[in-house]
Amino acid sequence: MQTLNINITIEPHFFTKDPASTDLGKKIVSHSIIMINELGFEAFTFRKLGVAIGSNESSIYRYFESKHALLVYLINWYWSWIEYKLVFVTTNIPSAKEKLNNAIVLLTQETIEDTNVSFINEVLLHKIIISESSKAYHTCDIDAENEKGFYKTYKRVVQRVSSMVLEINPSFEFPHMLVSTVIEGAHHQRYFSEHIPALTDVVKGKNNIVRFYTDLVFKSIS
Amino acid sequence: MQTLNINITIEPHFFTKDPASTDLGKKIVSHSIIMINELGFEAFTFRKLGVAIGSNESSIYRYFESKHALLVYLINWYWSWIEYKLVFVTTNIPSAKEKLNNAIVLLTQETIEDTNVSFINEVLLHKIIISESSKAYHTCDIDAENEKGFYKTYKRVVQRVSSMVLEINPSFEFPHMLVSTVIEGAHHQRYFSEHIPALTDVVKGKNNIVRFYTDLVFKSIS
DNA sequence: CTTAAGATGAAAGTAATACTATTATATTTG
DNA sequence: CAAATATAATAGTATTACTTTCATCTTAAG
Repeated sequence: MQTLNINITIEPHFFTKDPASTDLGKKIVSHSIIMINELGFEAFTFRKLGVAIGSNESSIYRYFESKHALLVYLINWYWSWIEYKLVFVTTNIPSAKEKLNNAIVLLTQETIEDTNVSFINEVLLHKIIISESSKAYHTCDIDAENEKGFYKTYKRVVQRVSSMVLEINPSFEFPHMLVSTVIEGAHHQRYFSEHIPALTDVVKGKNNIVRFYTDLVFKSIS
Repeated sequence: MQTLNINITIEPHFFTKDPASTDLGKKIVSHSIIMINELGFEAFTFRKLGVAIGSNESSIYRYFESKHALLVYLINWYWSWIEYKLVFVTTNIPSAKEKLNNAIVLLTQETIEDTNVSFINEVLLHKIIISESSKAYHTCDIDAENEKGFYKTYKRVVQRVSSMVLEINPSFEFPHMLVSTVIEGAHHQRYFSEHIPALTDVVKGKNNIVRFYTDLVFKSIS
């Protein structure tokens, strides 16, 4: 996907100090993405990150108050980026069905190309979303965090696509369930296909996940 | 559901010493379920569990080699129990559609009653599956654990229901994806309905999750 | 050019966690 | 009754997720 020279901006309550505003901040974010992919979120620590970028644990804490906060930041960056792409692939499309189709493809496809537009590697970030994002919201603090708007961006994406569903079938009862099932489902299937293939029907080379969810959506709402 | 006086047996590789074989073992399991629900898996520790049951941390380690191992045991117990119920609600049903329908209802409904048949509270266990089970398989050890058969019981349930799908439509391409999407999706929707309701269309009193997934399945495979 | 504010780094410290190891004491079984 | 086994008590280890303090380096304003 060709992109304009845009920036994803993240609201201030997702960080202590804006990582996009300094070199160190960008290094923290970009290297955290690499390291979380390598080690998994549990084994990833700010100390290790500090060593990797030649900086200090305490400096990292000036940008993010915790490991968890960094993960929430990454998730929000991801959903802001998806929202941008979602708007991009759905504006000026006159057919409601084509619009929804484009949206579902966007939400279920693999990310294969890093746009190089930002300090963030989108391919690796997508992998983190698949493997680690459930750890962000399966916390005992979920209710407080949801109140603070931690999952607003994700909710907005679901809302946008739900509206497209209702455009096609205004009497469909469960648009949000359908969309969140597709999003979470696609992530699960990608994870399973790599680690517990017996739970999927993924075949290398074929775009089965996209096909499966596209069919599922259009059959469900018809 | 009325149950016979059956026992769920768990294979030896899921524990160091069989908790079902002693009073202490049963106490460990039953109280761990209560405590994981109260505290969440992260804040739950063997030390706290020891205090709660008037026993000692080191004794608990003789039954389970780690917190993670205990969670895996609980997940397997859950899926063995579901498999038992699945066989129960699908045998001697001549209609393939009714059989699949019964299976989907079983997989997506709320657990409201503790059978008291075992030392395990199934209502609380179901809540743990919903909130914590993803933590068991989103680990860097997933591949090794999958090889050791840690997720066999879950896979067997998916396989059984997939076969029912194929009975109805033998040319359906994605039975495993469909079934695992439904199972994981229903768990997510229950979690979201309590914590991030904007991602769902759950209405109290109405059985929307069951209805949504039942419709989804039958429309997808038709 | 100087100085003060702010950003970063180095180092040490804390409380908790996930275990392990050792030894003592019950309890069961032969 | 003795031996084997299960459990308890205690202490210890390495690591983690942070916090605190203080030194240094950079920068931008006067």
